[in-house]
Amino acid sequence: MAQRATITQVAQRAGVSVASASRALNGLTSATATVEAVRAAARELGYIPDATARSLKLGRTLQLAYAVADIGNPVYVEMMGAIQEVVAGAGYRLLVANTGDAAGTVDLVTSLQRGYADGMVLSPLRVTDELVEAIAQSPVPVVVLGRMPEAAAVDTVAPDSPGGVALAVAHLRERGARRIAFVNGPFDTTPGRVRGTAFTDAAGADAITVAATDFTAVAGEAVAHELLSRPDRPDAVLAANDLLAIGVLHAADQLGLQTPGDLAVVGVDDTDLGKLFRPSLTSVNLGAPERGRRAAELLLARLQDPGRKPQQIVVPASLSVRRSSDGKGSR
Amino acid sequence: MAQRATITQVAQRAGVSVASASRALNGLTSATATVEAVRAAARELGYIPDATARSLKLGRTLQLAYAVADIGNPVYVEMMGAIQEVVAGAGYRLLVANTGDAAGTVDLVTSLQRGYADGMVLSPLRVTDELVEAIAQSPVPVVVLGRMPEAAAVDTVAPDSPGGVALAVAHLRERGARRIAFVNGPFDTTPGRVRGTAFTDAAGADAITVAATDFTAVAGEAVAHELLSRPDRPDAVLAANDLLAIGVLHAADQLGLQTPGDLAVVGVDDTDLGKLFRPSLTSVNLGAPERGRRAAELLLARLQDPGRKPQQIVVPASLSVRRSSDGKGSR
DNA sequence: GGACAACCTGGAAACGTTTACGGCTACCGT
DNA sequence: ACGGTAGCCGTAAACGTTTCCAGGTTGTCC
Repeated sequence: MAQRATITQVAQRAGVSVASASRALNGLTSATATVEAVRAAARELGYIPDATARSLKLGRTLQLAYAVADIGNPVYVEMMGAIQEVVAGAGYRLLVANTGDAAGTVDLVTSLQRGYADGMVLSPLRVTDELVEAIAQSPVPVVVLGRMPEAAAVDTVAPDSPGGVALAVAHLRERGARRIAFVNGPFDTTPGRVRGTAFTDAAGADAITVAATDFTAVAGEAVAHELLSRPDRPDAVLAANDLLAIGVLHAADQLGLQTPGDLAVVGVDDTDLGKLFRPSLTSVNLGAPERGRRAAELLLARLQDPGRKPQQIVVPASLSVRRSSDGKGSR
Repeated sequence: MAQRATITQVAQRAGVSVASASRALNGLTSATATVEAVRAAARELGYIPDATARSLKLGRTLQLAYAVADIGNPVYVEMMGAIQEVVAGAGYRLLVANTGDAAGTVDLVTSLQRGYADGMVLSPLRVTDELVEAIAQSPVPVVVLGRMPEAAAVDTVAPDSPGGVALAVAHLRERGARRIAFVNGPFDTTPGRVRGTAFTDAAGADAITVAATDFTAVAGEAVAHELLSRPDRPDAVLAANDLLAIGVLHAADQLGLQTPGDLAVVGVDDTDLGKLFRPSLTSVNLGAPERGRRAAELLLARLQDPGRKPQQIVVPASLSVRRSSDGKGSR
């Protein structure tokens, strides 16, 4: 473990003042002779400027934070990859934080006041009044992945869940589905609420909706088992995410139903899991990487111009048609 | 966006010096009256100490870095979750870095000299001499996830890949397999090399090994297609990871082979993907979360006692038996 | 040759925090 | 009453860097 050299040592070795050394290293106006001397000294000593001291002086940390309720959810990871890329390209480091529940999210946002990051991309599971307030009070810009109340003047990037759900319903209808059911996750989460109402809007108020206890395959299988055993069994199911859809496929398989013959299934999120599953899963693509990318870009833009008007971006949805809903779809 | 209060303002408002304010806030010896006054002033102003200034003074950032070649690989994400948990529990923030190729990894380790983190957990794809040297020169401790040359005195946490591979081979033999083949990833990666030799050791030098171009399902399917069309077709396949194994299952399905009847398949990593796939995938569990946890703990231990002897931890492997290799296994 | 500009340099302050040091007060024991 | 001591407190230095400011040198143009 090598000992670190400071700019003072570099200046001493080059025979100049620290001020000149700093200028020379940062490309400010200085004589070519001193630039060379300082460069040489820095190279010999293996000098690398200290990030902390620089941060203190400049008032910026060159760090951005990405806060997410549940790391481990593949969708968030996809976003993280995109964010990391954009952020690193702009010379920032990325801090990852796990917020856990709602209270944790608020704590995390207020802790931004410690000044360890220049901004944050936040993906909250639930939007509470406290959270809106905390974001408004934040000393650094926050970009929210998801929807926020109109009144909160904050940059947001949201998926077009209603549009995506409508696409899925239209697709299923076109394939001849008569009775489409919706397998939702918990209704008290933002995605659960938004996708649930979007489905009712698209499929009509009389369409069946059931809610699983959470967004997992096991929960989806349990609720689908019941759903598919009804006398008025649906001939198509839209699930609120891919994991739930896989659960539905499992249940259908156990009940001896053919997919897509007896039951067409569509998921949401278009994950690798769905692509690799057999039958491959038709899924609504909500553009997770693009959402991450846009959020990061929004954050960078605001850092450059803090006065700019808050922007609400909606990333368009598309439908990836595969076997689970269409016999002719790609495997 | 609120303006941040400094300790100077707090001291002023409380009518004491900054020194006293600092002492009062940090619980050092001071009169109860001043403690109360300072606490009150801090509360009123909403004072939160500045992380950067504190870092500069204390010489520690309270940040740890996790560097990984390819975020997006689920195994690394699993580790990240565990690391994040341990690290946050000890009051550290977690920085995530994407290293990309080998050169990027070395750059990243040397950039630790900027002092933006107090330590690093590194998961390198390839171990080069430059990397070993860079780690030795690092001003802060580095814990490596994976194997390192004996000579490099560095803390490591490695999976017991040989043990796991042996478990899988024994399991397949026990189930009656006569001709076991190995579908490897690229041999010039550390996992590829280790698992490849482990397989040869366990299954005998005459056992067939083929290498896919990378660790993906598509690559696995391509190479398996060829492998399973041979006249001396194997009756069991061990794949170097779950994605490759899924590729093998796809190929088998296309060729009309029954699993596990005609072909038993075993993967490595025991991912959710494998659990959810049908037939569910038997897989070698290399304990990714535990490896992450142990690595983080090792890093924390070294931060507490920099003089301690470098430790090489090997996390034991186990086998999760499922349908793809055993008709009676859990679905 | 002198005035002035252009260029470069070093001293010093500043960012916000912690902490070593010395001085003050008050109290205790003799 | 007085020396000693314990407990608090404020001053100032320090962490490593950037940057303002003033001073000095050199060169140029009239």
